[in-house]
Amino acid sequence: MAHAESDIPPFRYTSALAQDIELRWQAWWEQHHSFEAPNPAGPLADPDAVAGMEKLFVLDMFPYPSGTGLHVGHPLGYIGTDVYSRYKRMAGYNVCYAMGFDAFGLPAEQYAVQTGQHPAVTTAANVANMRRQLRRLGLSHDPRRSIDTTDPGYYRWTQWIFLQIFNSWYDTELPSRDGRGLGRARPIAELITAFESGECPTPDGREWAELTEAERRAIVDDRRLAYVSEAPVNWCPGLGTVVANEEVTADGRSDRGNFPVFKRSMRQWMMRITSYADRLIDDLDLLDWTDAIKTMQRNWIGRSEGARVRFASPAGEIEVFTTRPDTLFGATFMVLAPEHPLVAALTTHDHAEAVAAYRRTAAAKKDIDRQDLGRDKTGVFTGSSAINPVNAELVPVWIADYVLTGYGTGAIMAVPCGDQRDFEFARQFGLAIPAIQTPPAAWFAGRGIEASLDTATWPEAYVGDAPYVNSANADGLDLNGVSSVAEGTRLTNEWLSVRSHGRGNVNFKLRDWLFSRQRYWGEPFPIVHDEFGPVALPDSSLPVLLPETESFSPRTFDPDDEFSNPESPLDRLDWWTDVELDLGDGPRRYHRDTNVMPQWAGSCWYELRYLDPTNDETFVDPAVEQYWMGPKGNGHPGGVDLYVGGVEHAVLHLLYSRFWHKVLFDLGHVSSIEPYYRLFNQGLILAAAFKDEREIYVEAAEVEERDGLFFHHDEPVTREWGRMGKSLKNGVSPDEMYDAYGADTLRLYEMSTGPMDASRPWETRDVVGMYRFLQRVWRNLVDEDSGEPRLGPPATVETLRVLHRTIDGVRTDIDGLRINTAISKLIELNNYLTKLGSCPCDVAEPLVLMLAPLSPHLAEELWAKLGHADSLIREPFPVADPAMLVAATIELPVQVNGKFRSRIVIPSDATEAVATAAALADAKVIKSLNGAEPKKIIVVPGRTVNIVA
RNA sequence: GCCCGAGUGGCGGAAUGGCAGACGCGGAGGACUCAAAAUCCUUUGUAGGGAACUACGUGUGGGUUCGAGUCCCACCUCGGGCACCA
Repeated sequence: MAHAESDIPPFRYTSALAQDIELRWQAWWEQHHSFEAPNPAGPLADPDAVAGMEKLFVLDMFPYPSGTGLHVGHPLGYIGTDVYSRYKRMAGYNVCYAMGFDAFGLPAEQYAVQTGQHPAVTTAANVANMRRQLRRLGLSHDPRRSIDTTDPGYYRWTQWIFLQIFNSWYDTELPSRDGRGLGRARPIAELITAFESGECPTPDGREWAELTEAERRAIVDDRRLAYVSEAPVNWCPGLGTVVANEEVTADGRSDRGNFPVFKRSMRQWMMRITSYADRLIDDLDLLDWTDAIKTMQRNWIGRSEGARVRFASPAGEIEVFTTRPDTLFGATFMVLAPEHPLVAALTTHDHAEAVAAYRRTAAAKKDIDRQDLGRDKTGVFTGSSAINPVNAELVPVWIADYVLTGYGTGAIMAVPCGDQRDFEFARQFGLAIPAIQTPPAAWFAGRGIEASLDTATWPEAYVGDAPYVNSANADGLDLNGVSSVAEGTRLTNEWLSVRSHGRGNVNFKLRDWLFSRQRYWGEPFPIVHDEFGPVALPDSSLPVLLPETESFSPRTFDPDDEFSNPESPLDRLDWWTDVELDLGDGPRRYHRDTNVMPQWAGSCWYELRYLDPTNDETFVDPAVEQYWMGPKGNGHPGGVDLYVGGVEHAVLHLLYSRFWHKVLFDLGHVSSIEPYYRLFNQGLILAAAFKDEREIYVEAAEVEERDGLFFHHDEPVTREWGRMGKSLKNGVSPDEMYDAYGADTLRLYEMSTGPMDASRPWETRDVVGMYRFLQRVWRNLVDEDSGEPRLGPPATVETLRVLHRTIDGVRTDIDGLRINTAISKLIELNNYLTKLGSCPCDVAEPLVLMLAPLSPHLAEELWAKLGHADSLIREPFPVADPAMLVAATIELPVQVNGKFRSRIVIPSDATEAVATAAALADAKVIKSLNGAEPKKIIVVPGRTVNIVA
């Protein structure tokens, strides 16, 4: 062993040397406060330092501090943002770059239940471990700006923002603050004033002064942006808590824990995100996000324009939502969801039994079965009919489970000729299918049938623009001859509105956000209750600290006990829940709200706290927010300059966060309309996972490959690819990589394996490639025996050309976050230098500076060896000399009839005629032409010559 | 079923409509070494040929173009999201 080690030169770039370099520079950066970004105002103010620098706010989606720490899949995005931040610092920017921890949530609570340790203790330990791992990676975060959502100094402001939302209502009439339309949040006090003055009428028209305290409170609470409401929720007895719709899996079980989930109605805190539905859709246009993510958000919000139409029935009016009011004349029956409240009243005696049986069957079905594709339509007739408002015809009312309670009004008008589901339902039950549009000839031709209005010949419904027929009544509505859906809809809506049968209406798929959890490890609500309902605590009482307790887990129940009721851990703490307070009208007794907020709350505004993390006066100083996030003028919404994170947050986090930001904007607390201007979705690092014959995952690290087959302790196993993590037993810790190669190598490897937005498999054996690269760079600049710099004479013009082409390419690549190709270009430059035999003295510094964002520790060490006393983090990034980017001659490929046949070398400023002549004179071209006369010659300057013969 | 992505060597990937496979891994051969590791050099899409070279080649089939991995149409496969959304 000793002998083997002595063979390695003492100053070779080995993992041991890499460790030494990295730890030393990490300590240096910390001591010199290298990454601290000055603020223009507030506690971190340093106005002189801010002056003269452009700002840049770079943000990662912050991690949840799990007990297993980081695996190498986590830092892909972090390394990317670090490279970008370091690069921009070298370009003279003041870069705000920080990292925090999204530390509330169920896993910490459940882990704490298992280990008996308080979640605060385990969370603190996990955060400390992840901080260590991230620091070891050399990320250039401003350490002063780190936040932890479970820190009372942080969640004090989460609670404060909640109170801002609670104390607001949405005025749909007032022009928005950004001038982009109507609607804005206003202080609830202004609504009360409007009620008092009579400017705003009460719901039942009585004078405000005549109302009791209870009535007034109920009216006001009903308008708040955060409100308590009876809501259909997913009760999960196995977790002892309610889970959000978004957290329920397709098979009706909980996302975490995989327990059965039951639909129940319970009183819950809700956030009125639906008030912002229009703005959340419209303002997507202002953002630099990919179309894919924008489309996903639009689909989630699901705006559809149509009409609400009322049909008279024996049980009263039935309201339906339709996107095609223009097809009302074709509505020949109605379908209600089995759970619709009018079903009982509509059902006649002779149909009672069938309806009851159908409702039982539908209720017993899990959502997944109800949504099963391709099954036959089912349904039963209620025995009653309603009246179609446009033609007074009787339409039978059915119930069927393909109509859902949760969307629209839970009732539809069925137009079998114009909607495929209705068409199938009508065929199934022998209901009439009158035609109300004349489909175009091509539609019939495409289906191989004769054009006819006899729908018995149609294989399916016709959907789209086409002239209407049979669509007129004697009461002023006549669509016959109209041929566009838009015009038909407009005319129908107008008629419906005038005759009071309905009105044009926009419907959203988005529902209000269920905001309370019956758990322990979350932010307590800054709310107490008196006999009339919730009462906001004053700002002075914040933070409302999460009370200490031994029993911090929610009470759990038999997972199948649907009718159990949630019991929050806070419910049991009488000493905490029962309080006497003076909230302005003398001391009174109150009961604290025992819910906690969902994990989303802390992540809804963390980017704002990074900006001013130590401010005790306010959640963020307005001047600081304006500096880092303010709009850059003319249609720019403001927000984070670059936000990098996984596509799995495309909808929920990014929607909730935008909603909170918009409320804060409406209330004048922030100057930016949107929180995240540019969003970049990084890919996942996938890792091989192995299952044995019992379909159980085995430790991937223990699997051997033999001849393309895989074995775990000699048992054959099968390979699949998945996210890295505990559940697939395929995690690779960055600590292993630091030991084997060092952080610089890990950084380069993760960046080199592909573009940032692509998912790619982790291959530990490939990591060595980047290690070798750094070793070769080191060897080109440092003598491996003496450790002294080893530089050659000044570069030739040819070498300078290579250098400047590299500089140009690397700049372009990093600007576009194409870090993988930037690395390739640096490897090419280094390989070129290796062939030269030594690195010219005037190439060494630009090379080191270009490496600085990517492998910062190695670059710092080399920079010091080149004789610099200070760090290079603020050295200007090299700039390419345009004169060096053009060569005297260029090599041009020549095609004959589109096939590449030869290459010619001509002056780079050669005219087309010169290029043509050179191409025609080329021996291989002459051979390929074989005597044929060129018919046409295409010269693409600098690219190619193509001779068509 | 709908929406959004993506299909390129043994593997990860590169390529403003202009020489497909940069760069890295892996493989093969060589140098150094008693030997091995490490390091360095050469080579490596497939088929044929000693070689020059020739043919083929970016999921499939068409199309546009002087020229297509790249643009258009249809289809197939994989990944992600949504889902009887009226």
